[in-house]
Amino acid sequence: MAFSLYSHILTHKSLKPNNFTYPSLFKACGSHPWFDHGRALHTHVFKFLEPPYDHFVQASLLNFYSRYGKLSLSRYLFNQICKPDLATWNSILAAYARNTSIDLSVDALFLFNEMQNSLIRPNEVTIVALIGVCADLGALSQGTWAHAYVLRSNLRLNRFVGTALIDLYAKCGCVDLANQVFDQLPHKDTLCYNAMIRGLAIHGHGRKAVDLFDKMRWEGVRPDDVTLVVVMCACAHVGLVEEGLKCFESMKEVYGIEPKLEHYGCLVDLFGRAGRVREAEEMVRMMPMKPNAVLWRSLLGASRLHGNLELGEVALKHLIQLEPETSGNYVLLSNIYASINRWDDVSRVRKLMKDHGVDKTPGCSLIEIGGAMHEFIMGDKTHPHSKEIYLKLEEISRRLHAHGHRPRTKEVLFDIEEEEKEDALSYHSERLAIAFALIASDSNAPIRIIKNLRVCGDCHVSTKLISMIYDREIVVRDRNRFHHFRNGTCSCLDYW
DNA sequence: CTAGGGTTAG
Repeated sequence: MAFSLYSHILTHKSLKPNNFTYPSLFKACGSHPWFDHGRALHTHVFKFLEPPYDHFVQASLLNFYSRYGKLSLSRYLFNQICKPDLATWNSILAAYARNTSIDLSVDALFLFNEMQNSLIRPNEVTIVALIGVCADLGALSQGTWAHAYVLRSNLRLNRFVGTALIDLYAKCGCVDLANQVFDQLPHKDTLCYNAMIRGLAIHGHGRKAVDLFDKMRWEGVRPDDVTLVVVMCACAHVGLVEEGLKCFESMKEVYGIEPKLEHYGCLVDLFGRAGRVREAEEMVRMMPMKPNAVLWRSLLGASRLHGNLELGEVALKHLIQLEPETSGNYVLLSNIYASINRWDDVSRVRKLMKDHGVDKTPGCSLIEIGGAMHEFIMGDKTHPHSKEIYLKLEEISRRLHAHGHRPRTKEVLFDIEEEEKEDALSYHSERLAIAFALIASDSNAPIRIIKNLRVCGDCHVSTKLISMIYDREIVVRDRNRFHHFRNGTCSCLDYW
């Protein structure tokens, strides 16, 4: 291995490594088994190089740690650089972009702001990181600003920037814009297609996704394992079972791609969503690797969708083993019990949660109004316009009621009075965000919301009605996909 | 020209 040769050189006394040896070594240590080597290398840097360290070396060091998820260490090292240059700025921003947490993404935006204050001019690499952060946040106007910056500053709209933009627009609910960028790219590689196919998938355009997959091969762009994942995911979300199966079966022979856990996961989801629960279960038993939490959760989702209790119970049993602290799993099964009035079982699941010390993750919705992001936590009253928002919520509830909507209180986990349950539902974070948007944005532009959890059954029904009553398009990004509410219907066709 | 950059089942 080239690596051991390098370590040999490093330990050789007569060969003193210089600023150019280290970065390539850190890069080589950036994947799986070589974390310890990279750490050892870091110690070498201290021994052999005199501070101040070269930026080239610093950047590669930041990068190395962030690839192993050690963001705070990267940040610590970054803070010690007194005058960061373009490379070090890009490295730290890329480190933040690798992380999807909301708080860290917000930190990244502040960091970018700081970079601009330091008068270092961003290049394509900076913008790619920035766009990635915006995509995670669903910060459409910040992302659009970044796009405009590329055009204004004569940066190249290369395939890196292009892919990031496609992903941004798709994750902000604007598939058409994603498509426009996609069409403008002169040289599209596999990743460009993957991002676009995935974008179509999360918006429920399964047929278009499959067509694009066909076009991709027609254009001679080679599909990879990710392509197959996103195409099968697109099929699963619109019930194109045969198409999805065909993809899976052709993977190995036609494309020479060995199916991984994700592909089996897609297959299970494909069957599960379509109500072919038997086949889904059989697949779990037959597959050559051990099913993980994502896969069991997809089965749990299928059992909710099709009311298959036994399957749900089996799935939760496995989920408790694999991730005992994820509240969503318990809530999902509890809701299935509640929907068929098995209250004893509901309390049993609640007790299970207590035993494992699990609290329900609070729902959180983000919405962008006038270029600023607003965050709402379920039931929170900390927003400066809280008073108006709650007045609006009352109005919404009244109008929903007038349209015959009765809150589906069965899905409320807690053992509380019926009236309080209704409140709990109408204070779900996306409802707060919708109320605020109805007050604060006077245009007819769609209301775009980013949620940390899945939409609950009651919110799904109510939001459909709200879109009709207020004649407003509402676009909600779920934990895994989009819902376009319009005129009382949802683009997911209630199949989520 | 050169470090740093894009997609991934629920």
